[in-house]
Amino acid sequence: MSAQEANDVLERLCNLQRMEARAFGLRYGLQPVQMEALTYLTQCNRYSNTPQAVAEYLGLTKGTVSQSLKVLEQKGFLRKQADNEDKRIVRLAPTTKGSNLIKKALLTRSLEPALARTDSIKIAELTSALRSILRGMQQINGRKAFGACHTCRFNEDHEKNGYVCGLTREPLSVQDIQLICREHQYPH
Amino acid sequence: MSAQEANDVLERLCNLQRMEARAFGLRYGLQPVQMEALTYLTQCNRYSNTPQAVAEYLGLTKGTVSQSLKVLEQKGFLRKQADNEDKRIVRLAPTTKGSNLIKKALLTRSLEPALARTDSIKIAELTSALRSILRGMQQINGRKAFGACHTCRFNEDHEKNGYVCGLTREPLSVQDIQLICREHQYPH
DNA sequence: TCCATTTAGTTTCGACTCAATACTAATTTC
DNA sequence: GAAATTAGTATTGAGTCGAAACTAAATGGA
Repeated sequence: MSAQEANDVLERLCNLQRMEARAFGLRYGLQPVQMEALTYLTQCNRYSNTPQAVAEYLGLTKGTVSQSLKVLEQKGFLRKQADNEDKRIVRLAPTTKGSNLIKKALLTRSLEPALARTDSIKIAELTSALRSILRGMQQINGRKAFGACHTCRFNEDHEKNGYVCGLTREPLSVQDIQLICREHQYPH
Repeated sequence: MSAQEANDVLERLCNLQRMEARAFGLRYGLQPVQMEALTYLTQCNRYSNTPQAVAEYLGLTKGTVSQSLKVLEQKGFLRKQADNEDKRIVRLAPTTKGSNLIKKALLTRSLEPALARTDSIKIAELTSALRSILRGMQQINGRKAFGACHTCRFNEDHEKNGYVCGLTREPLSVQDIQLICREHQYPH
């Protein structure tokens, strides 16, 4: 069992995912990149819902992303709102229409049901292996990991007092720590 | 450990892969889709090296793929050759320049080194979990898996007489069964 | 046998993505 | 308080993509 083998299967899985996402988006008049941006926005936390963060997550320039977001807004999938503290910053929030679309897309994709029929021990192994690979990739290429807070080295578990982000010192709820954060870093 | 969790990590990993592939390709004047096509062509077997197969693998229309292949040929990364038996069919073979580029790309990507530093037991678990998920996805969405012959239900192990493809009845070498085939189906 | 159908591939066209560049406006720095 | 930085937008040109129309070779009946 070689690394090449794992690489190939992973590659193929990614391709299938992309094909399905494309096909689904087309049915609703959305381009693949727009689906990806909207998916991200339904899963990211309140530090990470800006055009800049979307651009970093997708690995595209902010100019490019700006256009995709404009389309999503025009079609009623998300709302833009100026930040109260820093007026340069635009906050992006999916509308009900937008988040419903993504929910449906995730259910329609075959990855979800395929995972559902895999036993949970295997999924646990899989997730842990993938996470360690992701950590490795992050170290090697220096890019951000965009993980959820509960796997982040800055996240502090204050037991019955809840969670706190070590970067912003803000308290985080149980729901919060499941969301994707642009400041995410895996523990060393 | 939820399926959602595994889904997210997988999603992120795919995104990182794509970002790196894009960045690498750009340095050599190739578009992401061209890199993907060329990668496929260095890894597929002799039943699967046609424009149609590339289109199926990438989930694009043959017209679209035809253009990408034209560019790859013009830039000297692959050669086209008419099939001897069926003159409609075009056989695609990466040139030395082409396969060297892909070799370099795979090494440059961070997935490869990240896999290298993961212990082999974990990789074995990972591969087996991914494969079972892929099998599930294949059943659900009906798309082709494009796996390597040695994981295919048509592949027959004739022990010291080598391998035989149950579809074409052709003998296959040890190298052959590592390649990606468009007819691939996982065992039930 | 021969004509219709199917299959593999190409070409063309219009809608769209994307990076690069230049731009505005708000914030930070010193 | 001016210069530099940061967040975001607009424009442009190269390139992708799907749809549709096309060519050419193979297949399949009657």
